[in-house]
Amino acid sequence: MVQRPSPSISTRKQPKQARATELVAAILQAAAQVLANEGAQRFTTTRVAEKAGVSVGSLYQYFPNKAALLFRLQSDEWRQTTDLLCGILEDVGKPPLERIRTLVHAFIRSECEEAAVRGALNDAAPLYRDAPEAQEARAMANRTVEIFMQETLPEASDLVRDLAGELIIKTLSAVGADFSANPRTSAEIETYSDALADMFCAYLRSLGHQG
Amino acid sequence: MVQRPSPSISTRKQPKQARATELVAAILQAAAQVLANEGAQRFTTTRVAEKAGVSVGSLYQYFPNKAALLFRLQSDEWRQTTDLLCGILEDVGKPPLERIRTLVHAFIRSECEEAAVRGALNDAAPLYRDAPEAQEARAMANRTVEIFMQETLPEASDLVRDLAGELIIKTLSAVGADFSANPRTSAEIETYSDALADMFCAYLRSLGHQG
DNA sequence: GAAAAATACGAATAATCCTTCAGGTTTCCA
DNA sequence: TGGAAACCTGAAGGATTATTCGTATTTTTC
Repeated sequence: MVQRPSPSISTRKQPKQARATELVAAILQAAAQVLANEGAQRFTTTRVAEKAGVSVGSLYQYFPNKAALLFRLQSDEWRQTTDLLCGILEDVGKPPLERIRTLVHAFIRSECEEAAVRGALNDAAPLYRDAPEAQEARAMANRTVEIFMQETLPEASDLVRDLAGELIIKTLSAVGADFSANPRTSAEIETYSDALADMFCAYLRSLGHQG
Repeated sequence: MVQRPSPSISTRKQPKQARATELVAAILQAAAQVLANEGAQRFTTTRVAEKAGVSVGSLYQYFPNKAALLFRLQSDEWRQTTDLLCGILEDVGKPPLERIRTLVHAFIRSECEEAAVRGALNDAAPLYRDAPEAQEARAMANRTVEIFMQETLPEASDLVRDLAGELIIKTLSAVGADFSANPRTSAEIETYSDALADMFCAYLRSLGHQG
């Protein structure tokens, strides 16, 4: 029922000279900083431009609107996270349950490191869930997870396997976001990651025995 | 690092006449509707007053600011959720793992029913995580969970038990929020709830065996 | 039934914020 | 070297919004 404004993500112009490329980089870096240090509420185009040391007009030469800027930050995060996830799950040198444990630790650590930006993005961004960039990232992750699950639960039915994979990924991402909302010590991160990995492993083992 | 404005939740005035009480009720109902139907972005005091059929000035006689209105909605939700959770976990007539399953189903169903308001609240609200109302709700839930976990894992160490309880609750709430972000059919809800309950039960059993 | 208290109203205020555009500066290329 | 293309600037426009406050209306009290 919610009427969200259509994203209008189209990029306005591509930088062709070196200074323009640097300017875009400066804007993106400043945007992440403003988001992390000042929060979603105070994330304004003027403030971002100021922090980047450029004028607002320059910002609007490469980003058609504020939403596009936020979306760009979001997309970069997606790619990064997807790469992390796939890289670990595809490492066939280690047994599946060990890979899961590694994944959980890496993911939670990463979430905690970038908690400020991620949290503010969630606050500020209209949900870009349906954007093509999101679908692509999700599709790639899904394929990787599917393959991993076939390796882990070879005897289970497709239905059970897919559901389990989906549940684990969703849990990891949701719990990671929630957990990283508060600042955490290294010890807390390790303890919590281990518990989460324990839960996933117990679940996968229980499915393996009966299925 | 994020500077959030102090909530200033103090209520401005208590209604003493019947019409004022009804007015407050109308405002709260309208606020929930606006939040659900129009989204966090379009949640404005003027719109809420309009929908409630009263003037903005009247709204400001009972809520000192917009944040107070949002906070009231949030608080009401917290109480409701806490009651639901405690009621199920304290039912000593059924075995623990069955109670967990019931809890998961009830919780996910409830999340899906009120997804619109909850989601928009999350978008719109500065995090009232530290407000006394939140602490109270969390404390009550924590006590109930602690007791439940002592019953479920009597032989485990306090450390393991507390961590497991915390993880399960956090997972339930985080995954519930994420899952209910998209509209779901009854069948999906049942399937997903069962899978989540399976995971919790497998985890608890694994802790019971070794601990 | 009249004064007092409570309640309701809504135009006006003040503060932001997104975005544009006309005009100046730098870089490229022939 | 000179013109064209790319680039940069930042004040101003246009729109939205939270909140106030003087006034009008209703309810209570005596």
